Amino acid sequence: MATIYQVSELAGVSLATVSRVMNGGTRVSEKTREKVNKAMETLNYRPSSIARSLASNCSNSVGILVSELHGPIYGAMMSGIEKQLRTAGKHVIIAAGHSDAASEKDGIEFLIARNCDALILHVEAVSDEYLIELATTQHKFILINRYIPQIADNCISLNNRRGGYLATKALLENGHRDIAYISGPLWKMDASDRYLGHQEALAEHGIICNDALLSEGNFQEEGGNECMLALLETKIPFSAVVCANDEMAAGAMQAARDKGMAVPNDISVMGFDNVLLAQYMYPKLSTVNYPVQDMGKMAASWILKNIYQANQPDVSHVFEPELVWRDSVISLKR
Amino acid sequence: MATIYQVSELAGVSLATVSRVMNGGTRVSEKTREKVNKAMETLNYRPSSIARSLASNCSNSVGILVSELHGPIYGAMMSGIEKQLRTAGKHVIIAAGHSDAASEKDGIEFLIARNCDALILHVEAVSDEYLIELATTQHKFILINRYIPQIADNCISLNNRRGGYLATKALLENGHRDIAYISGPLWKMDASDRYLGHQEALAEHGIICNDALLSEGNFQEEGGNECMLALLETKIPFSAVVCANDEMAAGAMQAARDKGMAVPNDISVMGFDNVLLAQYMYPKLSTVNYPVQDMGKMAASWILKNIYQANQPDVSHVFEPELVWRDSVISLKR
DNA sequence: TTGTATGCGTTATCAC
DNA sequence: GTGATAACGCATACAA
Repeated sequence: MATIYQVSELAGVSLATVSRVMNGGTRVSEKTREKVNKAMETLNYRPSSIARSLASNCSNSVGILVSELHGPIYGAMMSGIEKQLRTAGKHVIIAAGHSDAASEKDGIEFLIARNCDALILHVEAVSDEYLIELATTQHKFILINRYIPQIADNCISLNNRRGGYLATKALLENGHRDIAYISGPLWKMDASDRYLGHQEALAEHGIICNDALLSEGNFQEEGGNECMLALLETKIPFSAVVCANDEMAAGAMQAARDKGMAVPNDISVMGFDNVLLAQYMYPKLSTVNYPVQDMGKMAASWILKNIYQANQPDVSHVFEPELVWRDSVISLKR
Repeated sequence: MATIYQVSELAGVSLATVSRVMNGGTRVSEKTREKVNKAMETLNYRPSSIARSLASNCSNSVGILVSELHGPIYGAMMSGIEKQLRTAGKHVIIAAGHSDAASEKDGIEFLIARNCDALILHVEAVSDEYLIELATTQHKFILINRYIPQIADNCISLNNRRGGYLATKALLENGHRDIAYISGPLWKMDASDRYLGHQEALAEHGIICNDALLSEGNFQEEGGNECMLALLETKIPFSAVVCANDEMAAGAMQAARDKGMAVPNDISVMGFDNVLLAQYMYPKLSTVNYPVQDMGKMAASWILKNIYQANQPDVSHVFEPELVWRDSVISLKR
């Protein structure tokens, strides 16, 4: 590997000059610039990003922590982030937090130890206090899908409550009155917010929310399956079920079918997230769109703007969900 | 941020000694070790991985290039890799190649410029020659899902041909004789290998492969949909279709249904990959398992063993697919 | 516009 | 066992 010193030697200039043409800041005469460029060319010179980081105190790397590296939501999110960041020449270091507090802290420590200039965090288990504390240290980070009032500027979140509201409202407007709800783990903010929206829509239509029609799942297919079975077990009639994410909706649909019910004719199913899977399902799943890829891009923009002083458009901190109407919900109105 | 120098000062030893207790190589007296540890503790000292990299000429980072960061296959792959690597204290830098030669080269360059100690590559568009050439440089890398004889040691691949064979054989053994095939882009090695396996199974059963029953898709749902439509258009009867991946199988199933055919009663559908989606589908998709997460782990093991001299089990370079029987295929035998 | 000198926080090679 | 001291490859004040 050629070093900057060898380049300077070949070009017959000082190493400082080589550094200048690389970074393009101060002015260099056209002649020497060409000499240097040619030298870099023939030596196939590649600057060492490590040495550069050490000298400039900037690693040009941002750490990403997601719950899982697989899973459609995280995939879309990382995709949005990477695209944005790489075109800016920053690199992306990833780690998984597994929705576990210890593991999440561990991941954050890991990323910090790697000298990331900034962090993009999708954490669920770690406490608000921990994050507020983290914000007071020198570490810069932005939170995705989480809102903490004290550090609102560091948050990019979805209006989950509104999403839950939209889902249930759509059902209500199509004549459904008895609506079951399969929730994610209620200790997770997004899960409880979505459920709140559901209750809100119900109230708006003068319907008393029946706790027996709530079942708490785990955001996974298997959980949706089990919850649906439990719901059916209660013998309380319901014509529709809204699920707090699409995976659970898939599980719920299967459970219903296993019990001999047809979707959507016997029971309507509403999802949440609008992951790719939703269109693959049969019937195609009606759901609420969670623009997570855009939110990833936005997080990257925030970093570019606030950490690297790049010229970026203003960032929006809260995104609005939208209803996606497909085939898994039937209208009860004639 | 405290530096090693401040630690040495507080502990009353030289900075060389601090370095020794950190790296634990040579012997240090128990007393000074404790002094140093205490000093590190009170200063909340974190060694700079960057300075360490510069001095040791080892960045402890490995670059991963996949076609897309979203997509179930890549998610599972990255997940396997990250898990393995992080427990070894290595970090993972990711980039996307988008199945495009220029973009893939660009990604590789990017990763190399980032001083990765090694690369894990899932590349499709770049030529064998390029990779062979790359192997002759000082850059260490391992290929996933690609086999190049000249650099076989750098390859971890699936026996795609065998997978295609298994898929079609299962259909054959259940009485199907007229079998259509929806392929991935045939310029991709895995796609053509899978098709080869299909032909092999056909030949073994004395069936002449009808080119009119081959339709070349794009490995995406929409492509599967279009291919199925085209196949139906030919009016050539077939009782089953094997698709080169699960996404296309989803598309094919939808197309069949749109034409009023039931799956599997009117037509059987076989997938390939066994992504999570396959179990979510209705009917649940029969498919061929592609153990990509294990292959990711194996790639990580290879790196740990060959680059970092870690103690790792032997790596297997070619993985075998397995048939997964579910509900999308019907037996024609009574 | 260009060159010199110093520092970034470690590891590693010597001595002691 | 421990301590100086020289790399590592580059950025950057400061001079020229």
